[in-house]
Amino acid sequence: MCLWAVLKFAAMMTVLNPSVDSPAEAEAAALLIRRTGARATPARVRVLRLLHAAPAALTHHDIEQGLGDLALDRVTLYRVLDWLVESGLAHRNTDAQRVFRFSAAAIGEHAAHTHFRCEDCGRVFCLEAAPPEPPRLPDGFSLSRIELDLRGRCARCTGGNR
Amino acid sequence: MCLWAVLKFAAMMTVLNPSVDSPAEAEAAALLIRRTGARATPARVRVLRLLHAAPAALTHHDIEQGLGDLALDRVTLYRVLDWLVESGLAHRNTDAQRVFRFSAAAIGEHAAHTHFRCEDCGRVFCLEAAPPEPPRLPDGFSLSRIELDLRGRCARCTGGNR
DNA sequence: CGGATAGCTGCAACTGCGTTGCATGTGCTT
DNA sequence: AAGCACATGCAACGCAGTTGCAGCTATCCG
Ligand SMILES: [Mn+2]
Ligand SMILES: [Mn+2]
Ligand SMILES: [Zn+2]
Ligand SMILES: [Zn+2]
Repeated sequence: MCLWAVLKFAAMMTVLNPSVDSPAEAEAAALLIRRTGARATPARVRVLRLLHAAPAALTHHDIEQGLGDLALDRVTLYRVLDWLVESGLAHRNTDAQRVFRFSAAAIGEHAAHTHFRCEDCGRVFCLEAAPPEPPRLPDGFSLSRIELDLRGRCARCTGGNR
Repeated sequence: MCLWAVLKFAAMMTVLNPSVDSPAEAEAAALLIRRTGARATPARVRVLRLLHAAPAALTHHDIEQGLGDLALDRVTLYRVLDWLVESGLAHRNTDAQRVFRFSAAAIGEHAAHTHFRCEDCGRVFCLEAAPPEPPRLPDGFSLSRIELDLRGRCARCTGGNR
């Protein structure tokens, strides 16, 4: 377990630790879920809260670790994540090691987006940056989303700081 | 095998068909390979030529089909592709179905790039479009490549044409 | 409230893409 | 032509993600 994983794990446990837990946030997540017409099950609430608290896109494995004692069945977690993506509450993308990474959708969702993708650890960061101009497409192509994808090494992987 | 696969397959077979084959192109590919200091084996030459001829990024499976009679061992093809990527002659990216897709590197390689990614079939198309402005990054992040990533449906998947 | 039910969850088996280990073959140098 | 490092083929494996099905439960209704 690398340093980053330890820190991330600690952060997640803080989020889900009952002694630090805020029922208000849990209820907010439950509301977002019920608004879609589906059941607000503990599994969905926990995972959605974890995604909201995460500083970067997480893998299935990350989330499994982060849930700790509140662990779900492996397949259930996959299905919860699938449902979150289908319902628009989360995004899924694939990292360089061909593993899915999940992140909470912003509340006022945007069609254009800027991400930084670390070529070393594979993490994805959402950046607040102006969406670029949509260019002209070949005939027959329809555009649904425009994304500026920056690649390089993240702060932790550069090793320069902490 | 969908319509697109049939057409692509036909295109590839044309490229590799001895009766239409140009030895000059084969020798050019061999030169590119030898220039890296490695051996110009038939496997590498064939695969590199196929990638050069392809209109979009191909999967391992696509290439296996495209090679037809000149088929390689499954693992050998993976290793050839790995080598092409390491040596800078090809690029690898991962599609939405978490499958690797390979494309030949442009001769005068570029740091900024624009791709269109079909959310239906997962194919990737290289577009000639102006690179966007590099935005400001958080502290400690180093940028190695900037990529404008357009998503939607390709012409064939829209079904509108042909 | 308590019971019924559609919809979740858990478990086990499975798939497909990619990897590793090792024996055999071959492009390139001399 | 010979030798060797490098490349290939084959078999077994690993891991992320999927599917089928039986049992559980959040929500709806009376
Ligand atoms: Mn984002
Ligand atoms: Mn490209
Ligand atoms: Zn990193
Ligand atoms: Zn398509």
